[in-house]
Amino acid sequence: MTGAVNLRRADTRRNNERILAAAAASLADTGELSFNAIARTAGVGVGTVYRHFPTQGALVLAVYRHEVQQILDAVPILLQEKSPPEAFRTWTTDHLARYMMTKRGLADALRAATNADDEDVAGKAYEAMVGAVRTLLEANVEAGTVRPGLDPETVARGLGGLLFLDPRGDWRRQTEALVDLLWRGMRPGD
Amino acid sequence: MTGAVNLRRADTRRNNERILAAAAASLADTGELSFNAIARTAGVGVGTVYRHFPTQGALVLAVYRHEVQQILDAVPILLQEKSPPEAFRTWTTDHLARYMMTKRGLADALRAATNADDEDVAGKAYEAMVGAVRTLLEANVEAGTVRPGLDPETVARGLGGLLFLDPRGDWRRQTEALVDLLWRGMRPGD
Amino acid sequence: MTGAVNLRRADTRRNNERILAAAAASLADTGELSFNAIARTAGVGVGTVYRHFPTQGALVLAVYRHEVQQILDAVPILLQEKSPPEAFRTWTTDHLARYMMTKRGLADALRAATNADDEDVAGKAYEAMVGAVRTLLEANVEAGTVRPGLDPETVARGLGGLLFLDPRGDWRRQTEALVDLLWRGMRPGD
Amino acid sequence: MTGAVNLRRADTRRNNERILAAAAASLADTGELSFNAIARTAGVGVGTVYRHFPTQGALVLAVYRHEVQQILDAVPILLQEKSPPEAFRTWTTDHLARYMMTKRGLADALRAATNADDEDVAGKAYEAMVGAVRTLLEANVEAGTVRPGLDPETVARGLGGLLFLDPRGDWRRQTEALVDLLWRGMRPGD
DNA sequence: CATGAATGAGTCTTCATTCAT
DNA sequence: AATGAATGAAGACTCATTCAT
Repeated sequence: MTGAVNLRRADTRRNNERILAAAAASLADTGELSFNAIARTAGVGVGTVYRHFPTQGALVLAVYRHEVQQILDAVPILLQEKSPPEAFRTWTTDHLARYMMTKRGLADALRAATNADDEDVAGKAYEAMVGAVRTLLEANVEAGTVRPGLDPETVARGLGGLLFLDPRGDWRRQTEALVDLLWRGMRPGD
Repeated sequence: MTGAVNLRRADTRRNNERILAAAAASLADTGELSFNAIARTAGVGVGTVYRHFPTQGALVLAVYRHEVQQILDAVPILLQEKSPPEAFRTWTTDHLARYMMTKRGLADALRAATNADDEDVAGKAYEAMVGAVRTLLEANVEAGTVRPGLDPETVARGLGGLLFLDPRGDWRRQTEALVDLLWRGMRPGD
Repeated sequence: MTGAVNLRRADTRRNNERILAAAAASLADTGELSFNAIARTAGVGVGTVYRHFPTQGALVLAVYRHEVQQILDAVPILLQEKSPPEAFRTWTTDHLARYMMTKRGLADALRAATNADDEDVAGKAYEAMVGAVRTLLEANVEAGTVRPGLDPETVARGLGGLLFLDPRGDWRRQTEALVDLLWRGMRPGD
Repeated sequence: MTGAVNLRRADTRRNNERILAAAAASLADTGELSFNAIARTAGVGVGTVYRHFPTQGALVLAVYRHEVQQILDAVPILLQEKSPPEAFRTWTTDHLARYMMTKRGLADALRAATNADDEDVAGKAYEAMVGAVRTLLEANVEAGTVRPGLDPETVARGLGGLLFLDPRGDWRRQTEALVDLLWRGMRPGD
């Protein structure tokens, strides 16, 4: 009995993951979010997609949670393993940039989903990002490597351009250049 | 005969302008770019829109040129009227930010058009922006207010976050904060 | 063992009733007959609904029987309590009209079910109604208040317009007017 | 030029008629009103159907006008050609019954369309029918063949059962039997 | 017997694009 | 050149029906 249920559950979960993966890929690739196309890619019927995610908002939100959370989760780990300045540089380059440049579609979708549903998903996502930046800034202020009083939102906005990076291009060097520019502006002193 | 031709030409030009205006309005308003809707708004047939702008890319690019050119045109004027640092600050705040926050739809359309067509529409638009930044940087380097060697693309990327400004919010203060952060990073010195 | 079976049977019967109730409510309310929706309302799985009623026709017919039977059951009682003419008038007004005007959805469903399945569901339902009318006519013929030779089907058809009554309107007076018209046509004489 | 326009117009009109015919057939047959199915039957693209009839209501209304009006138009003609009693019998049997038994779907569609749109299409249709009956009654009252004071609505309701006639059956005899019954009730006298 | 996840056919609707006039 | 009717592909969404557990 329990076995049966678990098997069923395992199937269902696998479907869920395939759908999520297909949606994430589509969002990253073209920014589209067609239920039909996702069903096709995931190898399930449209109805199944609807059963798992009743609205586009639900699907976007799930992708967001599945994909973005890891970026945010990296912050405390990096702060434990590295010095605050290193943590900031590593996070922006190896996590934020690497992620953002493939997620322009997700950003747009988050925005669109907010209009449709009542939950301000995009707002939450933005706040989470700013929160991550804030944590990194605070560690650096404490370490004396960044001047106090900086608004994390401002820094986050300065990193916003990473969204326009081209994965096929020289993105790593470009990210380092931008982070360097910002870092110079964040240093203590007059 | 000539009169007739001229009349025809005048009509054609007027159509062109109406279409451009309709497209710009639609892009600014909802971000949509439906040829049928634009034809309706402009008061012409769909076929006419297609005759004037054979592809979406062509239309988006035309709108872009029509709308953005003034931002770029402001640069030489500002450089003549103000000191280089002032010109940079005024341009970013009063021209770039003010413009970008209302043109998210255009930005999306630029991106989409690039995916669809073969011409790198967004690339052209991006280069024009970077060119404007380059001009401002060069003036400041010459004046000694910005260190040499800065890549204008990097600075442009740092300003990219302005696209996410909220016109209903405290965008002016937020822009000034970001420009201040970047400016500190651009100063000459170590 | 027996206890278990009885429990099972009680469960099954309860399910049957819940499904019937849900179907009747849906039919009366919106005229819809979605197996999935009915399952949801009845608090059972879709499969259970299918087990109890293999086709839409079976379900409609069951609802019909459950709902309409009381109308038919009223006939012998009325004939026992009242004079034949009174029985006819009371039945048409207080039972038939009152019922029909709220069951337009059921009527539609009966028709649709007939088209879909091979069993002539609507035919069965119709025959039951005609049977009730026949009983009332026979009593009146015997009492000499209605001329012999009238086809009960014809009278039933004359009452068919009651289906279009508006429960929010002056339905009682309208019914009485129609029954009066028919009654004049049914009287013995030339 | 005019020729060209007329050709175009002729094509368009032909499309319009094909769509109308397909819709009428579908309504008469199954009561369904699927835009896709109609397009298929009419041999045009779905978009064309939408261009001609933007909503289901518009389509139903058009069918109604195209199909039902002739029934109503028959009344004055019959009254000119025949005696009032003959006109009543001919109209009910050769026009009303013949029509109604194939239009149950249309009746339902009219009802549904009313809910959706704001125009009370079904109401208008009903009033038109009652109006036709009223005209026939008045002629007969004047001729002394029907008693005065009869509500045309009541008579119309008595004819409502014609909607349930079966075209494959003995509908003519059944109609005559019903009309005979009603006529006996409508005669002058006590 | 009951469950409910999965499926996919079919409906609705929009829009880019073509082309006869 | 301009027009706009026509087309049909494509996406959103629902629901009847099946079937593994």
